[in-house]
Amino acid sequence: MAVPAPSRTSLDAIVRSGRAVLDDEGIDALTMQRVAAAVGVRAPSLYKHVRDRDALIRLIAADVVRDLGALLHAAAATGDPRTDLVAIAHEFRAWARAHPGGYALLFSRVPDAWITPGPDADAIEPLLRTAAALAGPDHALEAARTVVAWASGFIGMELAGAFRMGGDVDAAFGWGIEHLAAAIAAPAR
Amino acid sequence: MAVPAPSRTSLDAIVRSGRAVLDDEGIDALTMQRVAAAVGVRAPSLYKHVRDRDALIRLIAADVVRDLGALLHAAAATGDPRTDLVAIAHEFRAWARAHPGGYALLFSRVPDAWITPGPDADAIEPLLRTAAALAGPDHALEAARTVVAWASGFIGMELAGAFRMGGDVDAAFGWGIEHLAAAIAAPAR
DNA sequence: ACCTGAACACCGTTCAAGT
DNA sequence: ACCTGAACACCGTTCAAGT
Repeated sequence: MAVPAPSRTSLDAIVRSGRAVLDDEGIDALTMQRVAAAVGVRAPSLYKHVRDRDALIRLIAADVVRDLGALLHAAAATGDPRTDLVAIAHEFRAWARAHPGGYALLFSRVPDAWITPGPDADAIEPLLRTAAALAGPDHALEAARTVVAWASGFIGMELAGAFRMGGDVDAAFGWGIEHLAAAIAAPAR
Repeated sequence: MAVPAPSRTSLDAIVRSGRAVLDDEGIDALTMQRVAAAVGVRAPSLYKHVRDRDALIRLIAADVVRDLGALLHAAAATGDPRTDLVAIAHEFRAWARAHPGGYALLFSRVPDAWITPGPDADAIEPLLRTAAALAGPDHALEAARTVVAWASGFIGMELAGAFRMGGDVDAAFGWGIEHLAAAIAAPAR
């Protein structure tokens, strides 16, 4: 009876529901109507909480980066850079396979949260630290970019079904990260 | 006066126009109406030549793979596997930057033409050959997958604007391919 | 102050009707 | 035998009107 119309939903609920729809049904199913229905409201009401569909996707992406960052921090635990690098890569792949919808957002829209530090954010800090330990401070950025590029390319191809020439995909991932770890720790020749 | 209604367009013209729209204006501009207009016809007429929009995109993707394959074959010319591998990678990146719309199709829809051999197709044959020469026949597939994963990830991130921590992106690409070439030619440790 | 139905501009796709 | 306008089902988004 106090305020005229208390919110029947919230930005938090919208982002959470949107992320669930994305991971369960894919990006094409992430419509304003679908999200609105998931939070018990009509599509136009979402615009009271979010600028437009693109802004909603960015909010979901930031949420995804936050979770992934916490995971990668936890994965780099031993202090041995080579062990940590391999662990980060495997953890990243396992997470991507479990959340393909959210994963696709990481490299299509490139959320600002990738870089902007935050509470437990700065998702790639463990990777930069590990890469610096292996390649030396002068080549930390190149080394980290090489690993991220390889991992994102591998996982992207895997999720797109691009590995159709047979062979053991798990083994190929292991082969790749082992050789990469060795490569960035050594001069080019 | 002979046949009732001779075709005012053709599958070839549709694919060619569609590809031009894709490279010039991006995937979102690749609508049936836009392609129809480019070819001088109304949208419903396209369905006489192509099953639906998805089929048109696949046809464009196959066309893209054919061109790229010819390019990569020409790039692997010296016979020295290490030189050829580096040349293939740089040629691939240059082509991707010139045709970002077509490039995105290579790893999102994964055209069958990637594998299916054809006239001058089998676009990745030069890479497989070079990788086999460097890594040995037992690890040719893993090595080729490692290089493709890295290159596609790097280029994907570059085109998405993901490299925002400074540094020389050209240098990072060169650093990466040199270290990769060394890595796949050596045992993991 | 938030929610809603109605409306608008846009898609992809189908289909009966033209020639 | 191909092309077309009209129609349908769907989007995202805006807005005046409700409470």
